[in-house]
Amino acid sequence: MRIATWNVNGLRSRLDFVLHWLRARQPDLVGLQELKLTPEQFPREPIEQLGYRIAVHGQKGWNGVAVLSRTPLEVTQQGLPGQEDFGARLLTVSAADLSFTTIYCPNGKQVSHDDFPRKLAWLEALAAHFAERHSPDAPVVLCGDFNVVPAALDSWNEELFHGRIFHTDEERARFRALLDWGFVDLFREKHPDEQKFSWWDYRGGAFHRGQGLRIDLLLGTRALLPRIRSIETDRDYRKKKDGLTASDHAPVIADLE
DNA sequence: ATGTCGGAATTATTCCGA
Repeated sequence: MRIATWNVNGLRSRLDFVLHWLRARQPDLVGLQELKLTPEQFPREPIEQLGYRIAVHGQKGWNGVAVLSRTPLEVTQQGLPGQEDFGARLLTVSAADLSFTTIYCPNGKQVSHDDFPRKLAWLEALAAHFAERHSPDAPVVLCGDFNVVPAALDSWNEELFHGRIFHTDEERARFRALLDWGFVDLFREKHPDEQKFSWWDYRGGAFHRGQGLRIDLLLGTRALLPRIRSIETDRDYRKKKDGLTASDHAPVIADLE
């Protein structure tokens, strides 16, 4: 079973690129973020034609998350309780034998911006939600764009950015609370020392300069660990494909038994 | 170059968010 997460940066603009990737990689269960569309605007037909069921939590213009599944899925949560005024950013489904949640964590903009404490509160609400509604002993996946660099190794320039947005002790403490609850950062578990990024700024040739961050993550409960065969960043899909523009994020893919 | 994108608001240009 192949699961994946991907911030597509606008599904209407990215549709052909996403279809290209679905055909090439054949994932079974995918969390998508930053759709930038309403559920009514979701391009259901071309995705259903590839064999996917679709669950969407969207809004006009910004944010928005979806799950695509090759097996039947049931929506169990739409929106992070108490945090909906921050946008459509969380969707949970049951599919196969998993509870599968995808999130688009608020960016926070800058440490001095009002959005920063709101981002911390959002992450706290996320951990509280899992503590209340999920069990760390069950097979649970939490994936998406966390907008947090978990550790120094996950940034192209920790020295420069430490203490700045995505790189603060406050964000990392909230992220660690998810691990303390029972999630494992699956990529880091499998690759303890590898520096692999999932996001590169569109500006300044950041991708080709290797100036990226690892902020797109697949977390899983310990019950899933024995089933992880491999997990990789799909860096090839951060490049143009047949003249189509890529998202600024690469997909992250894991193969489970 | 604060360098690029996607989308909204408004009508091809400017803004906002990332």
